[in-house]
Amino acid sequence: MQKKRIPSVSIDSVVFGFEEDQLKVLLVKRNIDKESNLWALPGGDICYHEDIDHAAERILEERTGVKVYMKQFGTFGKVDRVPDERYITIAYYALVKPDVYKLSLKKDDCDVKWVNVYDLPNLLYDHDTIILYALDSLRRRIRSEPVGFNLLPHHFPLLALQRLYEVILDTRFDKPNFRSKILKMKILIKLDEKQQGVAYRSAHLFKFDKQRYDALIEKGFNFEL
Amino acid sequence: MQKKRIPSVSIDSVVFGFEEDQLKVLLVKRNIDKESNLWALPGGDICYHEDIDHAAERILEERTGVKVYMKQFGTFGKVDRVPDERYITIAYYALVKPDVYKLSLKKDDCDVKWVNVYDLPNLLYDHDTIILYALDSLRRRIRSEPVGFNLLPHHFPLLALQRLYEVILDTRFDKPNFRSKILKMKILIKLDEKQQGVAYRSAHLFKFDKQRYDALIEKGFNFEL
DNA sequence: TCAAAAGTGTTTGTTATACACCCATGT
DNA sequence: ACATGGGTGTATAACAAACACTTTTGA
Repeated sequence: MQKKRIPSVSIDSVVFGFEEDQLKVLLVKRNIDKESNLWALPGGDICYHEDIDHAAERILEERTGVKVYMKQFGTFGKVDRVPDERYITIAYYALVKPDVYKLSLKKDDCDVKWVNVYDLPNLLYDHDTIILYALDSLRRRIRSEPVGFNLLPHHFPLLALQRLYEVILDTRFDKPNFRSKILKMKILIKLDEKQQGVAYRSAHLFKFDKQRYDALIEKGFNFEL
Repeated sequence: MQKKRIPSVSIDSVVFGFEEDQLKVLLVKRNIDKESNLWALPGGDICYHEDIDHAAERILEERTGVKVYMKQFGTFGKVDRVPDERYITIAYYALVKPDVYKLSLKKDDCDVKWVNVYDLPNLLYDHDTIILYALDSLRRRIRSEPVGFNLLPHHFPLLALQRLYEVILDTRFDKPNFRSKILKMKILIKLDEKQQGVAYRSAHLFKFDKQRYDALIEKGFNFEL
């Protein structure tokens, strides 16, 4: 049974993943869009009796089977963005951890792939514009809020965090400086655990301390990178 | 003749103005909403053959007769935000200069007033939430982009700029430090003109130099306050 | 002459930046 | 031994914060 949908409005999601020091985006090819055969963002419609945030999570969960960090960042409504139809789309970006990364092929009625955000193929409609806008939004947010951890495993070495910020912000950081800056914030917990199977000195693993962070925010602390 | 509208979707605008060292928001009382009699944000529907950004400008222009700086900042779509109906609204904030401020009563089929953003009355639907969200968005943007000038006259004294930032960011700045910081950016032009009719030493007036700013941006300059 | 804001300069402490350097590990 | 990243320390420059002070103007 198909539930009633809101007409003329859709949701599209830019799903970001971090793998091999690259920022990647999840693309799909729906069997429905046979004509175009272009890669597209995962998306869907909104039910009449569901909040839009819930719709965004549902659509992504139907495809990947998991719940992830999601953020609405813009709504796109140029008249000609979808040929021969009037469609407004509300866009979200999602940040997924590497363990989720692999689960992205749940349903087999569609093709799925991850691509480097800096090397996109031709995309359906205005989906390239939407991705660039998502990247811009993510860049703004990641510098003032600790959302980057949503792209890393729960336990990670400091250099992974640095590489993540470097690839998203498209810049380089000095290792000692980055290290001391992030550690001075006191929002990371150093674990006993260490890296395994690396061909060099293994690094300590850290995890993000959300409780500590929330407490610091109360006191007026400001995350800034 | 009424043009065809997109169903279930509306646009609402948070119009910010700066007057008497206060950040104010434009509220209206539409005759249509007789039942509720609550103050509300100015808003309207989207035509089938018009971009949403255009719709936002049109709706505001119909009411105030002017074009202003507008920025889309979020879309609100909780199921119960409008009783007995399903309505998603795309929200914009607008920044208007004081000369426009007075023109806000163009049409007389509605009541209009400016209220302090920090002292809001009871509002229609979720319009209070939308305003708070708009303020948050404005705060983020005004610290990293020179959009604040859209709330000031073309020619303004430095202290007006400082007061503007203080009231929006809800903080205080040290006058000499604020002054030197903004002047070091080299994005203001000092005019020969001076303040008039003040009961104290008149200040030099400045204007924002958009050309200079764009050129600096090219070179990697970053506005930050 | 006083109040109110304009406008300039200095001092101090904190951060950012750029390095140099040693450590641990697998090949 | 050496390549690779882990991890620490330091010297310098740049900047932020606090504040003292003089100037101008109308009432």
